Amino acid sequence: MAGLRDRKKQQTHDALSQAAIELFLEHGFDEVSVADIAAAADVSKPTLFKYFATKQDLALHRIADHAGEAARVVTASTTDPVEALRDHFVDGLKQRDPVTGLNDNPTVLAYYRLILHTPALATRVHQFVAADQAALAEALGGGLTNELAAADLISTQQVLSRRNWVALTGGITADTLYRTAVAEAKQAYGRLLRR
Amino acid sequence: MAGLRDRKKQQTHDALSQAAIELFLEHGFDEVSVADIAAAADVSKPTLFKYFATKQDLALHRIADHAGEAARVVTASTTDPVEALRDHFVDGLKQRDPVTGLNDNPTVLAYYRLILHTPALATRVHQFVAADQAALAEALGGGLTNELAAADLISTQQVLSRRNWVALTGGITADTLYRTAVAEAKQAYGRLLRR
DNA sequence: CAGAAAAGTTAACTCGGTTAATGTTTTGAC
DNA sequence: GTCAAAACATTAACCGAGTTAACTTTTCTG
Repeated sequence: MAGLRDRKKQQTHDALSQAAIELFLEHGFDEVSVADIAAAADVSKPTLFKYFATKQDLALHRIADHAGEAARVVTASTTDPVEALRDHFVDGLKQRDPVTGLNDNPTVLAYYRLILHTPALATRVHQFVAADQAALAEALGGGLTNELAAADLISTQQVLSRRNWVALTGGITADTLYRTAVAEAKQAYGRLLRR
Repeated sequence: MAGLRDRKKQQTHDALSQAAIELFLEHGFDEVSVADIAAAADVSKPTLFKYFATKQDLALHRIADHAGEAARVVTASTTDPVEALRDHFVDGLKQRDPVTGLNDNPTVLAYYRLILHTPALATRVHQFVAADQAALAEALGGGLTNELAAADLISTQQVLSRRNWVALTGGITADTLYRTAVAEAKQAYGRLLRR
């Protein structure tokens, strides 16, 4: 069932991903070539590109896997979409989910720093966000109102998590920031509720 | 004053831009190489890159020149920022300003189509939009509330113009769509006003 | 175990973008 | 007008991302 073939594929995939992120964190995205990564994972360059379509994907596939989450949260819930997303975000804060920006693990911070300081990566993340927004608009039913609502919801989440990350890089601990982060989230989603 | 040197530079710049857009519209962005453009403008490849930092900029420098408009509109106005931007957008609709999406000139439509159908270009446009949003947040005074407001305002404009463009590509004329476009704009900005 | 199918390798290529060495023009001072 | 110094262009070579083709190895199937 889980044949040797599939296991090896998984192994190669993981070896590439791990080698890439390690090298990126140590030397920076632009200073590492895909040839370096392929060599570190003992694989040829064409093989690398069979596993990851672009160099960016080597750094971002974990984020890419979260695609469509907002739409999923909304369709899975029976309550008001705004409340559902607010609760989901607040819950993410409690769990210190990296996507909320409220995680001060050094590796996580370094990873975010890598993404935000590398234009090529920031850009690609934005593509995922845009796709998320389109999916959310669709999940809400489409039309002008829902497109606007989706845009509001996604950018609210973006602003909140970016603020958290900025505060953490300022030296505050996640535990210290937690209460403020929850308050800001409730305020931000609150203004979308009364509308 | 306007020395020969500067005049020649302007000429080369225009020749490159024109050749590029012509070729892109005819063959598509990915099917035209920068070498083709350089050849069409009778210039070497390194020279081309002294005038335009990237291939994308050859297609987008006209849009890039509009950067920071939202922030400028707000700082130039004495009234409420939301009203100022709404009025500016509605005025753009009346003028059939391409940035509102309400312009059915075939070349303009083709140009938009080129941008939206070319991931590399769409992505770069989004970078401009994001910068616009940051500048607007700054112009509004910064802080959570203003960051959220800026995000709302920018995405409102994005949603509105995209809807207009979609309608136009469906075959409607700009003149026919005009009334609806104004109504949608007033509705969309309206929900940001009453708070 | 035989052989089809999947995956990997090597080598060479395209294209965007850069660099260094080497001319040419334009300019401005005399 | 002459001429040296900027400024700008060209050629040729290079780098790195991503692709392609021909060929070999590994795994699955019967």
